Amino acid sequence: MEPEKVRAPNIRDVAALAGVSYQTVSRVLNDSPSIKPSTRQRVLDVIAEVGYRPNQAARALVTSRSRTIGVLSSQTAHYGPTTSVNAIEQAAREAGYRLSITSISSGDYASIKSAIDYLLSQAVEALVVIAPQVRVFDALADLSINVPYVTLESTGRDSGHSLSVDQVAGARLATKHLIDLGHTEITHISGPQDWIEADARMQGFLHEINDAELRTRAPILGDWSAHFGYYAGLELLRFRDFTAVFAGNDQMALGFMHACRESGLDVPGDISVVGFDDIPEAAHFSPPLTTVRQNFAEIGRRAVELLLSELSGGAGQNHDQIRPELVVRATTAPPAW
Amino acid sequence: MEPEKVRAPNIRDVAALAGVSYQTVSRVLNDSPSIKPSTRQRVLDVIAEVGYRPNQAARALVTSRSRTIGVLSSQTAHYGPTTSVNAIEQAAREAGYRLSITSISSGDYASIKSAIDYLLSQAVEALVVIAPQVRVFDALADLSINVPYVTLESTGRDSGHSLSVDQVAGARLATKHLIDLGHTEITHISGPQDWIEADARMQGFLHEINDAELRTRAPILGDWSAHFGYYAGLELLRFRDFTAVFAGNDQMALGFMHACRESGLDVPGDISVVGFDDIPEAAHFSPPLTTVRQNFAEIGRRAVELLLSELSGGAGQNHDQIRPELVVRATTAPPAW
DNA sequence: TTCTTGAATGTGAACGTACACATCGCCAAT
DNA sequence: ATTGGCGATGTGTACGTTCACATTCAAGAA
Repeated sequence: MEPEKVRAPNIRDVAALAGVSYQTVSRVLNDSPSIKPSTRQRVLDVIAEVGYRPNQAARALVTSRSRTIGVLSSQTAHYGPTTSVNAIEQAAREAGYRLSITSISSGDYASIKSAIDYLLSQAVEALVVIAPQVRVFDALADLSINVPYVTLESTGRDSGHSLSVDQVAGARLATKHLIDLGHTEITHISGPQDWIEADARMQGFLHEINDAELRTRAPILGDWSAHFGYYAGLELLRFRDFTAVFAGNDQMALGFMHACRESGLDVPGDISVVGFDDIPEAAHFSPPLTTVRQNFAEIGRRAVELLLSELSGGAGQNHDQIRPELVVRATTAPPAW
Repeated sequence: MEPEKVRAPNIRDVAALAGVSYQTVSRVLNDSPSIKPSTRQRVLDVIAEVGYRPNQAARALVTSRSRTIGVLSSQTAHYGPTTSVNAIEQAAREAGYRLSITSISSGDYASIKSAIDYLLSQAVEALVVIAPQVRVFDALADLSINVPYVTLESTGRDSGHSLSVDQVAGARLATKHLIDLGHTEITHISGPQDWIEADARMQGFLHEINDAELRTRAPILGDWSAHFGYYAGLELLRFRDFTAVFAGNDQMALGFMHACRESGLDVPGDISVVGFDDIPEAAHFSPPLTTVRQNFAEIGRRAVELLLSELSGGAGQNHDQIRPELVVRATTAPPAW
């Protein structure tokens, strides 16, 4: 008298109860046209009654279609990636697809390969990679990926699979804004060197500085966090050989402004600050932050759109970069001297 | 001469190339003990050579184990849920599990049911629900879920499946801090009414107010955003019948402080503010925000731990709530009068 | 009537894997 | 020489579904 673990009902159970063949049930499940309405209803009733749920594994096995898009992300709670993932999820869901998400903690080759292997072994039909570290991107090229894929936030590394807001243009926008205000001594607090986006922003910054025939100190390499911005600011302000700062993201800008405040410096009176991303909180910083807005949701949507069109045999020519937008608020002003 | 879509290699292809039976390959894949090292190596070599990847669908079909944990989340880019999901992902990965994530945009019964159905049809072995709206929780009770599951951020709705930081205690901590400083007129800006956590925080606030025999106006119902905090603040400050504000989260606190600044009010000189969550940015707000820290990562880890122990037949008695912690920074001070 | 047609339904595979159960050597003990 | 045992490997089958093809049946055309 053991408890006898009840097996979940399968298509044959349903068929037997409805008095039809399993194939008929399959047809009902797949909305086949030639099914008598009364039969369909009977099957549907039985399905509801016994709580039958089609087994995706079996379905995927025979069709080799999983209706799943794989997402590989680096493990972060950052606003940008998170927003993109949400947009991807929604766009995918609307197209009848779901997401299988896995992330990598370290950026080493083995863990990237293992993550990709996992996703592909899930028979995902397409892949979105939101892992903007250089190493990830390189590893990707090594692996033979036989499904459509797109990498997000990988400006400039376009091998026909990249989709991103133009980081270089964004950085130039921010830098030019400061230059136009009259600043000549501008410092850049960058993101981590191995992040593609961080590098692109730095390049944009340096290009713009160069075009204006200005000079700048070597950018500080940060880690995107407000904490870093704060401590870097404390350090930087001991010398104060600049009148403006372009931070690689809004969080570092926030931390930097905190350091300014503590050093008795006024933003934008003494120092101008520009961020990057335009997180929702940026408008409420003290003072509200001038920053570069990128539309993360749009990126996510476009990624799915691109992938889906490739899946249905389309060319998938959609690689134009999305333009970022400068949002001028209250942290920038002409230099004091 | 059509391009002839190449089929991915399967276990039999590998076996043939390695000169062994498919079962031997299977044994290599599953780390079976009795395999001659030389054979194992030969198989491994072939696997690497042809780029063989085990088909998860087939594997799941025959074992009825997917090694996947399903995650149902409401679509948000909030710091808390995101952090928890990351922790879940990591803990799951370390235990050899992966995540299948789906989210619900609207909170209606049909979309919840569809999301759950999807996850269960993926044969997920366990379920984590991070959808703190009341409706989701109710819908869950209706559905027959035959796998271990746990709901996060659902204080007080414990039906043996809930895991959360004690929101009531957190809110009391925040409120008591303000009362201890001498404030008697405290206003609460709450999260959306149908969020379980928002309600719990409000209850904690009201209990503490009551215990101190104070009075308070009806809490404002917000939407968690800094924008809301700002506009609510503008409105609230027209009357200024309070000396302290307890905001339902850090973002609303930030927005409120923005409104204070614009109204020429000093925080904490004129008005004290306490937030909730302790997002990483809170320490760098202007001034740094006094808030209640909850350990979202811990929640995620514990969820996986709980689920895994249930899966391996354990009792899974792990429902003690996690204590939140008050972090006093610079937005609170005794009332001016 | 008989044949044709098409709608509605049924039957036999196949997908790729793991489990249960053989089978095959080979060595040590008898 | 025979037996027993065990390490190493092979064979049959099942998992739940869909696809390709077959069959049934009723209605209309000849």
